[in-house]
Amino acid sequence: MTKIPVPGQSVRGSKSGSPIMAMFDLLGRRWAMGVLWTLSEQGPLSFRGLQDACETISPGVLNSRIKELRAAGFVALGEDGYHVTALGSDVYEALLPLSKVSKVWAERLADLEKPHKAQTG
Amino acid sequence: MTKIPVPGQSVRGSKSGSPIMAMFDLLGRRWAMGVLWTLSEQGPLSFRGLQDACETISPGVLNSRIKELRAAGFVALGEDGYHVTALGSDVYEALLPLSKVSKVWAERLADLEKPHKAQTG
DNA sequence: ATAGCTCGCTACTAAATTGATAGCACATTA
DNA sequence: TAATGTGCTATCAATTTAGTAGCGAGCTAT
Repeated sequence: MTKIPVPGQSVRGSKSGSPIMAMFDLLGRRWAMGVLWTLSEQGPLSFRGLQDACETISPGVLNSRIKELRAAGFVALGEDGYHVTALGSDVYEALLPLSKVSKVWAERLADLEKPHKAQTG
Repeated sequence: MTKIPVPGQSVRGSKSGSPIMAMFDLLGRRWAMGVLWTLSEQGPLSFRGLQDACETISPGVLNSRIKELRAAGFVALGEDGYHVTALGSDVYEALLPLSKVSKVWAERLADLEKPHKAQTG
């Protein structure tokens, strides 16, 4: 299996394994944030339920991301399926500002697209 | 070149292109957050300066990430090199809580490693 | 003007990751 | 017994990333 980034050990962007770079290494993989987000908002979910909720994720990738998120302690498997841990919930909440910015971003792009004539400066 | 995710268009995790999923698609690529982070903290930087600051990124990947971040409007190239835009700075600030959590995460892991005898619980 | 520097960036190949699909072993239910 | 649902694994193609070399332009010193 692929190496799971851990703070304190060499990760992408930091040989000394700075926490934020380890976090980026972990979350900067396809679907990682999407899985955590989806599970936080819609969990607990079964493997297949999570797969469906993600719309287009393949089981192999989902399995990899789950393993990594579990190893990191962000996600756990309980009686009623996968769910985020307390720490995982903290990560989710840390992503909320990003959601806010993403909306600003979307609006800005929409503004650039709509008025093909003039522009507010 | 690889497709650049845009809110409103089909992206990983959302066929309708929800802003947060578009953001995850954009930032959930190898080095994307690391590049934005490094540039925010140490910028403006030249291409090679940014490459050095990232420690181990290859020019091909850096070039891809820069293209994507520029297309998204998070990064721009000025007289004195690459720098984050106002929007890019917003994204950076939205990542700050993640940095905080990453430290908690690192501490938790350190606590689990250190005491090989007993454990508080 | 020719050598040496840095600049942004491209080309090329190999390795790793991701995507897509099929299906396994187990448990539950009917 | 058969059908369904569970968490996954296997396989293979497609895409992405890594690693390294180097281009063409510009600037500087000789």
